[in-house]
Order: sequence, then C-alpha cells, then structure tokens
Amino acid sequence: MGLTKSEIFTSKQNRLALLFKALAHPARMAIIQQLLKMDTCFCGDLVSELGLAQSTISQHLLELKKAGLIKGTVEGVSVCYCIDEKTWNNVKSEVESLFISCSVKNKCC
Amino acid sequence: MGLTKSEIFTSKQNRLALLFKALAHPARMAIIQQLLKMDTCFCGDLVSELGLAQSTISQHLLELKKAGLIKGTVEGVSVCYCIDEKTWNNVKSEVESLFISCSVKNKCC
DNA sequence: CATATTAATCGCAATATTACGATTTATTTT
DNA sequence: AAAATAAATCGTAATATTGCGATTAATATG
Repeated sequence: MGLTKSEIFTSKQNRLALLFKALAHPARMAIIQQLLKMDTCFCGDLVSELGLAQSTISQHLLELKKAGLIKGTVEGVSVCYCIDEKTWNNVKSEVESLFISCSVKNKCC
Repeated sequence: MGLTKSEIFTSKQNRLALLFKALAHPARMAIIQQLLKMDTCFCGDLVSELGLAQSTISQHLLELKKAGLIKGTVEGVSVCYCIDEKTWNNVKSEVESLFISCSVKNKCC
C-alpha cells in the first residue's frame, strides 16, 4: 500500500517521527544550523549559501515551518526566517527525554 | 530529479540527516522505545507488539540496523535485537550538541 | 504606473518509502 | 531426514519526497 499507518501508534511516537522527518534531510539540517548560527536569516541568504534552486529551498523552508521548527516574517520584499524558540525548546526536551534519560543498560546480545 | 544532492553538504549534515531519517517513522520509534524499555527483544515480540506484518517489521529493523542504532544476534530459531550501545551514545552526543549547546538567542522575527 | 526584486506556488520527472503476501533461508525438534 | 518455527528477502502496488524551471504574488523603487 505504501502509506504509514499512523493510527496504530501513540501520539508521542507519531509526533517524534514527524519531527525527525523534518530534520531528515541534509539541506534542512544546513538551514537549521545556519539559523542557529546567524543573526540575519533572509531566505535569499540561504539560497546563495546552499547550492540549491530557490524553489527547492522554499520547499524545505515550508517543511520546517510545517513542523513548527522555524517561522518567517515578511520584511519588505524579503522574508526573514528564524528558529521558532517555543517549539524548538519543546522539541529539545522531548528529544532529551528520549536520548538522555534512557540509558542503555540491558544487553541481550 | 528526485535524488538528494548529498555531495553539496557537510558530512555532519549528511550524518545527522541519515540518523534522523532512521528515526523518522512511528514504527521505528516504537521499536526503539520498546528496545529501550524491555529486557527481552526478540523480533517476534515486536511483530506481535506492533500491528504490522512480519515482513514490514523486518524491513524497519533493517533500516535501524543500517543506521547502526540497533544490532541483532541469532539465538536458535529467533533473533534477539537490542540498541547498539556504542552508536547510540555517539548519536546521543551529536544530538545533544545540536539541541542543547545551541540555545536560540537571536530573534530576527 | 512600469519595472525590479524576492519568495511562494505549480507542474512535472526521477527516485525513495511503506506495506504486504509469498517465498526462501536457517535452525530446531521430532 | 522430515516437519516446524522464526526471520530475511523478493516482488509489487501505492504513495511520498526531491529537485528544478516556469509562473505567480507581493512589495519596493524609479
């Protein structure tokens, strides 16, 4: 069939999977890293920084926006993007609880 | 075209993207959570735990194995899976450095 | 108001993912 | 050696993703 059976999983599993999916592309990782690093974050800057077409970058920005990781505001002709602090911090604590609190202890193999 | 241009990104960006891709499915999140929680971790247990076909689970296990997140050892007729502690800890610190050390400070929007 | 600039959206082609049933492989038990 | 059990692999269909050029939409400038 080829479509994910979201209904059989917990909402946490689905939420985390969607979050990781948003980060599961090197271009989107590059955008996130750039936004974490830079003060200015115009869409055009990202287009010239990464070696992808403008329409492609725009699509990746949409993916990140749908996941709530970034937000953009119109500034004249340009659009300024940045990390959505609120969602980012939620994500941070969810990922932390997955990776940090659960230490691998039981080895069966 | 439809294929990711890995060559234009840094190895860290590609590495993290591949890691997140492995986690970007609720079934694989469920498997990981189960392996973190349980002592026993036979493939068959996962099949009956999640509501997916055996061949589907097997494919998801392969994805996680390719990403280095889990490993499996044959025990008689069954295969016992568990988190690959070594890779898991590497992943943990990479994800930590992405999320924890980089706090969002500059707001341009 | 016409033109330039920036970014979103559309349409398309290539490729990847997801899921399942059927089959195969490997091991254990009879 | 034959039968049973568990898991990997194969083949296939449905759907999703990636990327780009072309177009559209919105704002700014001459």
